[in-house]
Amino acid sequence: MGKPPPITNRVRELREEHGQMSQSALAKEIGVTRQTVIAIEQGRYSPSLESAFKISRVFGVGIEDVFGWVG
Amino acid sequence: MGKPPPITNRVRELREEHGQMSQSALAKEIGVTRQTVIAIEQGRYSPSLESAFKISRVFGVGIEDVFGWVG
DNA sequence: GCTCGATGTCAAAAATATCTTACACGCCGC
DNA sequence: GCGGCGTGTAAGATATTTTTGACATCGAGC
Repeated sequence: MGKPPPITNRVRELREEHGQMSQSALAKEIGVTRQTVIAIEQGRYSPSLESAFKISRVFGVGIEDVFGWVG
Repeated sequence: MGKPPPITNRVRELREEHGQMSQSALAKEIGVTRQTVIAIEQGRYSPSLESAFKISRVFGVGIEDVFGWVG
């Protein structure tokens, strides 16, 4: 599986700013697996638009406040 | 292929507002196939975060100005 | 020491997105 | 009529994301 996608994210920071929310807790809140959270945080792949929306909504910010585009 | 995802989009409107840009032209600009553009416009599936970024950048707007979340 | 929670790794399967190709239809200009 | 363009549909193949489950490590607390 190939290349790291040109997408940056601040999921980990936001998680910590949100009262030490754990990966498991975030995963449960957005309805995905802990594996998925780990992979996204590590930039192994970029999430679907749906997951991106859910994540940003959990933190109460916009998508572009969480994910960045290195184009 | 199951259910239509809870994601709305204004790709078609934006395309028309952008000087009658055709599906093919948009597809070429964002580096995907015309099929993909059609499927996204029809809401058959939600694009990847990467495609979403590319699309919104073509139109010079933010992701949330193109895609909406019906959560 | 032991257990627990949080994090990470690995690997395979399932689900979803994307590509390729081909065909069909309506509209417009020639 | 015919050709080109824009749009839509369909099927199969490939790629990517997501899930599942098992196991390893580290730090804190008992």
